[in-house]
Amino acid sequence: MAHRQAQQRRPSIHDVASHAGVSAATVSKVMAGVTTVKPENAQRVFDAVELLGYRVDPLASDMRRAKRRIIGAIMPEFESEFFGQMVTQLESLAEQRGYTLVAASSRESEAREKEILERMHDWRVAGVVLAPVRNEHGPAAEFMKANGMTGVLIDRVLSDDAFDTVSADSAAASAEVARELIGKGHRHILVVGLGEQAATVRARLDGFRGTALALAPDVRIDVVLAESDVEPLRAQLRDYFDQGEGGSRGNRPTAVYSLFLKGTLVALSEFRRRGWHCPNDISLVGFDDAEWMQVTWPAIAAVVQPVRQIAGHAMEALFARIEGGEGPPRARLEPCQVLMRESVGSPGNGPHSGGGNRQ
Amino acid sequence: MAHRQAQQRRPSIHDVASHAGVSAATVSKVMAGVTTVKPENAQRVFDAVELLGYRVDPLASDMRRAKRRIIGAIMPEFESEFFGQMVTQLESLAEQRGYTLVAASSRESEAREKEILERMHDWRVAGVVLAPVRNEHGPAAEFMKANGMTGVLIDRVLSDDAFDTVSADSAAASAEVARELIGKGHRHILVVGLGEQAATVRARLDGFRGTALALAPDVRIDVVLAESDVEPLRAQLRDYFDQGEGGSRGNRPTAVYSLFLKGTLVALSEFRRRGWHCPNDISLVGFDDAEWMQVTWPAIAAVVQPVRQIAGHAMEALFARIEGGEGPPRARLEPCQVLMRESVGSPGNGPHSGGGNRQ
DNA sequence: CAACTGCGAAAAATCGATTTACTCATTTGG
DNA sequence: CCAAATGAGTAAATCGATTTTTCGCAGTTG
Repeated sequence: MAHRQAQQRRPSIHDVASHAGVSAATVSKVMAGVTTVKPENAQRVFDAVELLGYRVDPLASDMRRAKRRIIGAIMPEFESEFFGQMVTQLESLAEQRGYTLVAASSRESEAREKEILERMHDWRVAGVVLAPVRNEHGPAAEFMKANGMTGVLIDRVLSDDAFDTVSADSAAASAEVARELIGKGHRHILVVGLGEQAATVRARLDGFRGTALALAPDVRIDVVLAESDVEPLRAQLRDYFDQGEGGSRGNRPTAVYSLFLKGTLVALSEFRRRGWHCPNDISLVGFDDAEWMQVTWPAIAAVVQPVRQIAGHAMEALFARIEGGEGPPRARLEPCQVLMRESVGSPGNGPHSGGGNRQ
Repeated sequence: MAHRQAQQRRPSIHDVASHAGVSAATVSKVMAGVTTVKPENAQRVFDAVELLGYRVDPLASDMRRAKRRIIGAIMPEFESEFFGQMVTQLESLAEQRGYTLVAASSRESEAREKEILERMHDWRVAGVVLAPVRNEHGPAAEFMKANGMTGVLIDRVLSDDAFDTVSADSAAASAEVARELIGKGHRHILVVGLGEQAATVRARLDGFRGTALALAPDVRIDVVLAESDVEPLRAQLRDYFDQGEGGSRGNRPTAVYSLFLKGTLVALSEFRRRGWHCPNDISLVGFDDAEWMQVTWPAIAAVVQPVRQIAGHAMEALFARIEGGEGPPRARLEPCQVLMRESVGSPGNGPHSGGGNRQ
């Protein structure tokens, strides 16, 4: 029988102890790297561990501790590159510190968000990284506060009086977008956004409007916002271009700034429907970058969020709190990068070829 | 003091027991829904649970069981829509059965894949859903086999002699793509793919080639494959179009079929570089759909994988095994949907406007 | 030489549940 | 009417570690 039989139950610390001729407590100390063990005994433990293929059971190990080495991560969704990268990063960072990451998707629902949090509280996780659906004032953060959980809020948050927050510097990025668009001569710009209640929407809108108005007081900024769902936004956008403000030919905005990825998709889809091309008929910039944006024609200009920095600082802050760090909560803003690609041009530069509703 | 103090440790089963005036064993039975408890006692337990806000600690609960109510999921990456949706689905299905899903990304590395599996084995997970980096013969599946773990393999697998497998019916979908392209008159087609070792590449390629040759024996099918990394594929594709076979004007393929999402992106990016437009200069179909593909111009034709079906049947098979289901492993193939969009046209229909290397 | 100090390791308690074995009652059967 | 069977519940063992307490023994000190 050359290789070890696998079907039996795994060796426990007691199996190792009896093989090594020491007590379980000694094995535990050796595994934990305590130095007060006689070298000879330590060696015998190592040998037994090797022989039996012993590995500590994290579940049993965590049982006796106050804080368990589990981190919870709650994201609004897993389908986008942004949150996908975020989970990848968080998992990697948790693993580096010997923690296990349990990730769950709230699927853009605050009710589910709270349920997940309750389950994570049941697991007595050491900490939670919460990317709330709306903002820092939801029931989930409330629950964490009420139950004395330690956590960090990321992405759609500004600052909080109970938890550290880490998010992209939406305002600064939006200001730069404004500078770019105004600089290219745009004086009528539509801002579209999804998630009216999201903390960052306000920041992005204000950052954009403030800078745009400062640079060009005569600029006209229209706003189309919708709460969470995509379909209402699609309808609103259609209406906007059909009727009044955005509709009539010469009175149409020359650029669109979308505050969220989904908004960018909706805008593009609406342009398609109308036969408008970027950047000749209209310019487009979106918050949130995606891999496909640089291979399409035109390539879509986008604000790139610093995922690694956000994840890194979130975990840093979280572990500092887990290890007992005191002090008032800190709100961190990470700088974004604005990639101006082909979807942005100067107004009136193109033939305004489309324009009709191609129904 | 209106609301319960939160900073103290959570109530244990013993706290509930003493409040209800029964033993911990009785509480355990009530929580488990055992009927042999006197209704009066059951009620007192319920009241105490309500009063104290007691919830079972899943960690402690799992300790005493042989199989723990944890499912592990290992995906090659989290950044794509496909695996994002997959994790969302798996999490939801696990939760429905009262299990917790622990997801980890192998980041396209077989070494990491095995490390993750070792850690999941440490957790003594009840089962694993593994989407291997290459195919069913990697070290990860080997490890699962050697340690008697129960699991299901999905996506980049065909069939296995130890585990159930669930994947998209790549061959059938590729055959349909072939029918469409041949039907539109294409007789020179380039197939590009990433992940030379992936089980599904062979199936997709064979499915495509078989049907194409059957329908049009004179068809010319070129193949450009690269192992895992994107950059080599980009270079190979550039060479292909520069030199020999794909290079000269009249001798260029009229359609490209990409076997993987990344390949579709690389192809698009190469078309960009050369100034070729779809479908006039060249047609494009990709395996794997993405949200952006229907809003770009042209919309990109794609094979849609049935994520929900794959996830659903994978979990079904997994839980059947967890609950002791016997029988030979089963290989399931889920039918895909082929969405022919604007990126596919008939050859020679367009002006072949581009063609130069626009360096 | 008794008392003291300390080191290293073993024994025992603990974490929070589940499960087994066992104890009383109360019923049922012969 | 007594024995066997059933019902309802509890004490204790268990899961696999960690942590605290206790203990034995060697070497110092007064």
